Amino acid sequence: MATGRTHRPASRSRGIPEATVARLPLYLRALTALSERSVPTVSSEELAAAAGVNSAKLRKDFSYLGSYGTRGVGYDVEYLVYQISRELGLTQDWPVVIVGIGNLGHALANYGGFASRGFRVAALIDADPSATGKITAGLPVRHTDELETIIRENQVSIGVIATPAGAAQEVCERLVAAGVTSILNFAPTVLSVPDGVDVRKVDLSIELQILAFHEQRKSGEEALAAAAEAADADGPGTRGKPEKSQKATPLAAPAKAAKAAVKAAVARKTGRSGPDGEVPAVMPA
Amino acid sequence: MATGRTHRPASRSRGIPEATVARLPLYLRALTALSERSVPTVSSEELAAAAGVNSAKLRKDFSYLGSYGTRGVGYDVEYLVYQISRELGLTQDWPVVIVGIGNLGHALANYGGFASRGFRVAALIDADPSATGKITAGLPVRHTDELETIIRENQVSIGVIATPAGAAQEVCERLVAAGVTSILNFAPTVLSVPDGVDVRKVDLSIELQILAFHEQRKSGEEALAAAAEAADADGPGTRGKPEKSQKATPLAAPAKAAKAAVKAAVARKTGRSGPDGEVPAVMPA
DNA sequence: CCATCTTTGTGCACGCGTTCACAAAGGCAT
DNA sequence: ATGCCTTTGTGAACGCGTGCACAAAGATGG
Repeated sequence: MATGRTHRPASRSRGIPEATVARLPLYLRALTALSERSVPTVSSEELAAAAGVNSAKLRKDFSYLGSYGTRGVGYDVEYLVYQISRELGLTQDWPVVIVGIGNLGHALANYGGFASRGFRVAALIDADPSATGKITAGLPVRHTDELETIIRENQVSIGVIATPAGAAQEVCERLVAAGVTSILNFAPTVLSVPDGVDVRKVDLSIELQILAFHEQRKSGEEALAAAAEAADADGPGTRGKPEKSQKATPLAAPAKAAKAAVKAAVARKTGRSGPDGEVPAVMPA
Repeated sequence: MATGRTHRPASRSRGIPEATVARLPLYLRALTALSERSVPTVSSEELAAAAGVNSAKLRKDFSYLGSYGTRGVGYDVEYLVYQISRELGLTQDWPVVIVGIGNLGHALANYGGFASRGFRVAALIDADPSATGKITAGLPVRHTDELETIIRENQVSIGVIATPAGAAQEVCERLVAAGVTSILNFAPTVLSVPDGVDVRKVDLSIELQILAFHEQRKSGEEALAAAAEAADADGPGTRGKPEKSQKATPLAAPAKAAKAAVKAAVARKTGRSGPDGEVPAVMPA
């Protein structure tokens, strides 16, 4: 799962919890696989295993959709595929545009999973004039100038942003102004949008950082803690949360000094981390 | 945030909530941007706005890390960058391997955001012999046979899987067997891993489906509901949840018939949805 | 040194999501 | 038909995450 989410204010639409909606595609994929193997029915236990979730959770999720399923037997695969598809809105065709045909945009344009789920790439759009006209994934790359026209003519309501971060907000605004109300953002920026517009964000860099966090935990923190100890005056074990007991003791001054010391040390080796804020996750710098 | 997550059992590591960990990279990015503009300090309000979150949430998140920040002033940007980096484990270098150099793998290999965050691509690996040796993003593509050697020699503990779904589980097992304990999975499959191994999943298709769900809600469900009404015997308004009052009335038979009818209708138009289970999210079919 | 003003850090309450555990429901065999 | 066995659907309890609101802390100006 791509990660961070910047979607709607956590309100549930028509009784279906957001968390459940996020899992429906998972179930749908597992069911599709079963369908291809011509499996007629499946129990909550089996399907849950295939989708990688708890069976109780799965049953509760389905209960929000209605009472599909037969006690003592399980769920009819084809029937469930249809119901979930309908609930997700995949029974209709969704034209989408991809803006920013760099390395990632190129990969997205070639992604085969679109069509099979009711998504259709209406157009590829890029700001670079030299890229315009190039056939990519069977479609000519159009110039940004045509953005509004393309959106309106194709009734596009879903846009994918794969531009550098610097261009993302502007592209976003133009998309919204032209009528797009759902945006999938690959640029490493926080997009601000008016109410009524959904934004979901995918950021590889964030996923990797979360993995690194857990990895650090697993590989024993000792070595690193020891190394950091020299610079960090807080001491290694105390860091969890400042002791409640350090009331108003004259600890303020030393703590301040420690911060300053670390700051200085940090300043010395700053310059390593280049600006990565300008390229979307999964694009060459 | 992209989505579905299949990570650890929701237990918090050493007191830092998982939700907080997931936001730290967000703060870090915002802080890095401020740092580049040489902004010395920032208030929780400003930083929260830049990161796209609530200021109370941000302060609470930081409180798990310790008492950095000065009341009446705000947070020292450089100092906070260092603290968060350290907490996330980004002060050390993480060698990663990318397995599956298709369209997506190629894009990932060229991603510039790796190095700036302490990640280093140790090797690119692909199963296709004809791809082996090709220089991609400055690195030669190695054959899958060398996987174990590469992992061990480079002490790789983080692996990225960008292969077709069919190969993902096997690759995963080989990675784990060779010593990898964190996996970022782009293949549309549920990976089963032993305890102690973290898996995070990024799936574009799922993100789009979630957007489609909300989009369907926004664009009024009426038309679609009316269309489905013909086939769905439940009736349009009743679907929220089966009425409690339909106790043991002879409604079972009609309901069953309705399901069968829909099933037949579904069967008729099945064949549209191609198998998408074989390619990772963001790869050409 | 004191008053004032800003901003942090957090106690508390609320709501969503998860999980357990079980009664109800249906199939199937006798 | 009747009883047994399997599996669903859900009521209820619990725990995590979020947001409010405020007291404590510190800076700043007089």
